Amino acid sequence: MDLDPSTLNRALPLRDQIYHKIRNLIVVGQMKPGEVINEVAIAEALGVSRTPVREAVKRISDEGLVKILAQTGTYVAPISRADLEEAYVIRRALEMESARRAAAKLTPAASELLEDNMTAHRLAISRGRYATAIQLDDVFHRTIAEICGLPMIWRAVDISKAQMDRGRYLAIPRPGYGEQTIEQHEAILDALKRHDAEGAAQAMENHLETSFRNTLEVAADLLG
Amino acid sequence: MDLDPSTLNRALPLRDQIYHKIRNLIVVGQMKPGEVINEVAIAEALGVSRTPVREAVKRISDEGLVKILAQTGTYVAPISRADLEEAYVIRRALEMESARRAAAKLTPAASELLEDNMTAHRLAISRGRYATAIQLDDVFHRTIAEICGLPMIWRAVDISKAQMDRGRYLAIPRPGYGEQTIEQHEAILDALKRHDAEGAAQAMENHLETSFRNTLEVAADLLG
DNA sequence: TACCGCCGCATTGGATCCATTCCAATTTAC
DNA sequence: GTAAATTGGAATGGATCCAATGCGGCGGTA
Repeated sequence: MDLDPSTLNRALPLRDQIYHKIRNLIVVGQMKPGEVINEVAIAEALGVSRTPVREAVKRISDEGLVKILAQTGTYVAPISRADLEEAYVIRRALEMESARRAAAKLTPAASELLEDNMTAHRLAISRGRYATAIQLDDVFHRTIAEICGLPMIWRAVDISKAQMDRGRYLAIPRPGYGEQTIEQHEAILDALKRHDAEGAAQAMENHLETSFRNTLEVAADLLG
Repeated sequence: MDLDPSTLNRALPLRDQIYHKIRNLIVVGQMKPGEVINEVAIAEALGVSRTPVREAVKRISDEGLVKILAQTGTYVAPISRADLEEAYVIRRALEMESARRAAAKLTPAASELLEDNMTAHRLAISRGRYATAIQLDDVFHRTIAEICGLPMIWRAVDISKAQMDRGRYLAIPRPGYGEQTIEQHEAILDALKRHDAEGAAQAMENHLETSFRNTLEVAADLLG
């Protein structure tokens, strides 16, 4: 995911493609907090005009990942402890609700999707592929949101999650954290299979709290 | 809130002002579902160029209130039952969490704010001022979100709430609904004063469910 | 009379140009 | 030597112009 012109499909709206590109660069830490975002430079690198870049950056700004200062400059937003906590609270509330609904609606096909995800996740952890593991963790949560049949809920979670993900990508996780994630995903899936809504919600809460605490630890030094 | 050029402050970003204007027109039902949104016409009416109007409409589109079809037109989104239900689920999850936190953090000053709001709310209901009552209901909820000290949570609620508000503004409420709202707000405030987090959350859930059911009833005929 | 195809108009998407304003560096005055 | 003022560069905000495309109307033909 680079700023390479050849990755753009001119038949699709450029602003959406550029939005995903830049947002991803920020979330995975390739653009760091405080770094300058120059619309003209990005436009030139991508071989497009400022217009789609502007609209993409504006949208990312609406989500709180960049700060636009008129007539001054645009910067990647700092990672603040307050933002992290708020994102966690929102995400927890929404994903606990997702888990409850998914427990009621879990189908064999969806169950299999989650099983396959966990198989891949275990492999990634055992091989030490942390970036892949984060992506698979992401897919696990998104799959649950899709099972519960509320597409907007995942968009809301995704926006909150971005803050936490920035912290995660910036540091190697604690030893054993990957295995712990697997165990907690298993607990969630078990509850879902039992159609135990409250159990799934509790397992989800437990998992998210662990994830949040870990993020705070590994990101402690770069909190502004 | 009209499309009057004199209401614009040229020193502030136009796109934000225009965003609030258009969004409000849609939420209060002055622009109805399916209605055409012509960027050029709005720009001319406001005495500005298409650029800030475009960015405002794009943002409203990201929130799901309008549908942009390339090379065809832009339309106010229909009110669908699925969207309403999803908005309700998200709002309920977030506002129950707001209520829990507010119960722990309620100060005398904040309590007074809520009391004053309810006094004004009672007056509006007794005088039959429904639009005012809706706005005061809105302030009550926003105040609770502010008490709990998580600014982003209200933004997320506000986006979800917009769908429900569209239904509310389009119809006269059932007789007695206003009084019921007052009673439920009292129940929420009582729990907050007792610092009873779970009680406040339950009272909030009860209130939101009533509001949701009422919205479904009055908006039943205009659901696409 | 009905259906198929072509052409023009309206609308959004993108590119480019101009205006405004903030920041920083340099210069000048004390 | 220091501090303040001024000036120039650079960035975003806004305006205007061009391109692409979907839709509707019109006409011709079967």
